[in-house]
Amino acid sequence: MGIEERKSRERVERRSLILNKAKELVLERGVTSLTMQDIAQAAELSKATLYLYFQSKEAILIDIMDEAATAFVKFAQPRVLEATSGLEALHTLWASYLTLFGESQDVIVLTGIKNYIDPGFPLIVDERNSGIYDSSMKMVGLIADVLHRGMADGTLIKGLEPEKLARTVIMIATSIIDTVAKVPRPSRDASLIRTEMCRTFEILLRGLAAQNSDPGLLALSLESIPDIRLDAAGHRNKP
Amino acid sequence: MGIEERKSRERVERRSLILNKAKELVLERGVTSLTMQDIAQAAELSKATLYLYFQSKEAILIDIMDEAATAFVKFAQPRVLEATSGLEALHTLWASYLTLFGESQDVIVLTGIKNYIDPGFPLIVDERNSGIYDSSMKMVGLIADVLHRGMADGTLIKGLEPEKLARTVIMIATSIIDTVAKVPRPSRDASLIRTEMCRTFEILLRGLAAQNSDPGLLALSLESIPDIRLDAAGHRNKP
Amino acid sequence: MGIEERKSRERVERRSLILNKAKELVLERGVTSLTMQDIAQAAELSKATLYLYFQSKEAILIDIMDEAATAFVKFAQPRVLEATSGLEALHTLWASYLTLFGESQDVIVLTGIKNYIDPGFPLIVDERNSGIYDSSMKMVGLIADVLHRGMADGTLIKGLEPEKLARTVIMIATSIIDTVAKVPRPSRDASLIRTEMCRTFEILLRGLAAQNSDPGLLALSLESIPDIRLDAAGHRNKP
Amino acid sequence: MGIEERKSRERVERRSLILNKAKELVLERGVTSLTMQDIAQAAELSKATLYLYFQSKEAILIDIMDEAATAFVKFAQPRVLEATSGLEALHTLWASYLTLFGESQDVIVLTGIKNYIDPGFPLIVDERNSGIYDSSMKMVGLIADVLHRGMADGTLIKGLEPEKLARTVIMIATSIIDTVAKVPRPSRDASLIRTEMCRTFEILLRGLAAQNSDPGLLALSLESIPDIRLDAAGHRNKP
DNA sequence: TATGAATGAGATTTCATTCAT
DNA sequence: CATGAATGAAATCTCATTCAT
Repeated sequence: MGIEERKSRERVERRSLILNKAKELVLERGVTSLTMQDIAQAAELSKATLYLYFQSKEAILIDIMDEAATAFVKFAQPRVLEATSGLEALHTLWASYLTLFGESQDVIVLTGIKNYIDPGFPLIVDERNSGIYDSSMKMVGLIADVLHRGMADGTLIKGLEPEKLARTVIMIATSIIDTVAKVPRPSRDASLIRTEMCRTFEILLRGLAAQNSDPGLLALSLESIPDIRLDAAGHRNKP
Repeated sequence: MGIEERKSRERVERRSLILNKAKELVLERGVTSLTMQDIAQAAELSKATLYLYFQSKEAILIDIMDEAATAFVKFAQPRVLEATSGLEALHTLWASYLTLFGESQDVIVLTGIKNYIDPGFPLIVDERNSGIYDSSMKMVGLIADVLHRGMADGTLIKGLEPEKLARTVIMIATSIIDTVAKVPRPSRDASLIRTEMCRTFEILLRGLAAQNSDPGLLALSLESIPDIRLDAAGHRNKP
Repeated sequence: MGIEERKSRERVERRSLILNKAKELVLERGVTSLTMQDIAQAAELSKATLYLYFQSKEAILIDIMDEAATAFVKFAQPRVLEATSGLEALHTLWASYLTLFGESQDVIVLTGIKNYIDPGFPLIVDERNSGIYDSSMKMVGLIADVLHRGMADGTLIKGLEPEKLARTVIMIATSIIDTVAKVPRPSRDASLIRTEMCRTFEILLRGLAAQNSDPGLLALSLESIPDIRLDAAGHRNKP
Repeated sequence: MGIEERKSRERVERRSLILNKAKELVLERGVTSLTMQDIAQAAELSKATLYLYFQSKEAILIDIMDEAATAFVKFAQPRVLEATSGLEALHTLWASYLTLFGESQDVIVLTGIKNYIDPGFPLIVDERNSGIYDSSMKMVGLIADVLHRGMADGTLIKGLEPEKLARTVIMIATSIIDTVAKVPRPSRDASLIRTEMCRTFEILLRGLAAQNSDPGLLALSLESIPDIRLDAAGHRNKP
């Protein structure tokens, strides 16, 4: 029993190791230049071993994406639920995004990979990939809920279908990430990205808020995001 | 006499043929899966012939991009200048985009290729690629002008640097295109895309407009765009 | 235990196999017409496999060259040191060359490839290739030493800089090899080449010897070289 | 009549033009990087036109070689005949070579191309190329004559077959040229080459001269070679 | 005669994936 | 379970040569 348990635990750890190393590589050098060779090297495993844990390169990417999406939903959902209005919920959502980005940059991976694997998402869903979207769809749901709530309580604009609008919003929100994720890390500037995210999210807030909303809810303060330096692996280095 | 003229014309036509076939392929299957082999096959030429007309694959892509960007600026600029306010100018800009998309879908290619060639643009500019941006930068300028004007006449929000905001706006605007351009699917649903564009552009308009703006300028009517079906090649098929 | 040893040995053997097949091909058909395709075919491997063992085609060539040069120096150096005069040392040097050629023909490859990789050597050294010359420079040094010694003990002509003269001598000596190495002919006539080498080396000996030298040291006897027939691969076939 | 004459003259001129431009290119960038494209461009003709005047690229190279060889023989033969001994004749031969090199560098082309076209010459004659050697063989003959004469009058070493030795001598003499011809001109240094030629030819003289020869005939003075600067085309620029 | 245009054949290199041990 | 080794398929680009006009 104990033996099997250990084996199973080791198996999970290996999987994690591979996933993490792959994630680091994506962050460092971009999705397009990720190779199985690189992942194997980083994980100090052989290429063949990767195939014991994942069916294909794509499977690895999907898993990374899934993990990041799940983490985001887990992080944002409770915070969003505490909000007292739809607009505030949306505000909280973006703030969560920014916080999470400040902590791990995983959200970059999230979008970058998504666009690599199924570029049409969230607009068009490639049916061959159905089943992939478990976690991504949770994000769509999360945002759709927020929009629905705001439309109901009058803090967000009305007249649009929440589900579809949510997809649009995700697309816009991720556009910056997408742009950034494709650039290898050396050229990236974390503070530039944060500033850009704020700009984008504020446009979204204003674009979705009802007339005469509380101006405080239309702005995102950069201070809410920890000003950390990240090492090559995306791990945070306390100053 | 006429003979040289004909030859020159044929040469231009062949160039065009290649460019168009390549464009079709990008629209059909996405930029990343575009190969010289495919282009050659589509144009019914040999691979070697392609190199008679273009120095490299990248040169083909840049040419397509350049052509599309130039066409857009040429189309939009005069319309934008006729607008009586910054907000109206912005409205006109998006309407132009939608109209042009309805006609040729070239704007899709525009963005898709840009992201392939220099993924960080417009946020981060890779200096090695300077000279590629002639036409792209004209777009940035066009939008920056519009924003500047709106900030001056009070129809758009103030307090942001027009040039930087312009880049953000382009990024957002192109994200949807990009999302679509990378879909390797023979028959894209043009009307879906148009609807999506409207949604996105309206969020942008509201997000950038000053308080209490004319609601008519915050909406984009789909009717202004010809409801055509496009075949795989992006050619319009009258119903 | 023994298993890793075997694997490591097999790896070395494969490397050797590739190197040898490549060498055979150079001998058979000349350097310029050597392709990775050919090497792969000859070694009964796929092209991709070659890249597991060598970084590039050039790397293969350099390795062959290096091996041959090292082997020559290792073979000739102790013999040359035993000589009792500079002239005798030079005589011994050429005799070594002829003996080694009789055994493996590797010296042919040596020169042919060198000329392919850095054609100006030894007269002009392309600085971009520094690091390639480790072994080649050892040959220059070996000959320069011999010349220096002969000038000192009065058995060779004086008044020339040993280092420069050594380069000239190498150039001349290798010209014959080079001439032969580039012949794409399955069955070269080994005895023709040996005769030619003798002729050339004797001219060199006389051209460099001081007046009134021992005539015995000015002639190279062909008998010192085993009269073997070589098959296409340069392997010796005892008659 | 006059018309046909003109046409024939023009044809000859075109041929010359092509040959000269090709020669310039070989001198500038080396034999191996010579392409039909380049020749056509330099001659301001189309590639197809080249094929009206020459059957193949090889034919062009052979013609260049032939021209250079013929010029050399024409230049050297009368001078050599004036010599009063075999050794003096050999001395004159090398002096002629150096002079001609000083004037046109054509001799570089001569050897460089030869090695490209039939690398085995003069040692081994590829029978498929028979008929190519008209002029090259004249060179062999010229040198064989000189050697024969020197053996007869006792000024050169005896006991070797003049014809075979002539081939060896040509090979040695051209070795430097060969080495140099493969390096693109920018890296070439004319004075370096001249010095190197002198060194090589003096070794040859000493190597072939009989014992106790006139020391004056064993040295070549550099001063006999005009110290000219050559432009890219190899034409001489009087200082 | 001259040529613009076209091309077949081939070269090097990369990478996800499989298989024998 | 782990892996070293192998590979097929593909991608970009080059060049001597031919052909229709």
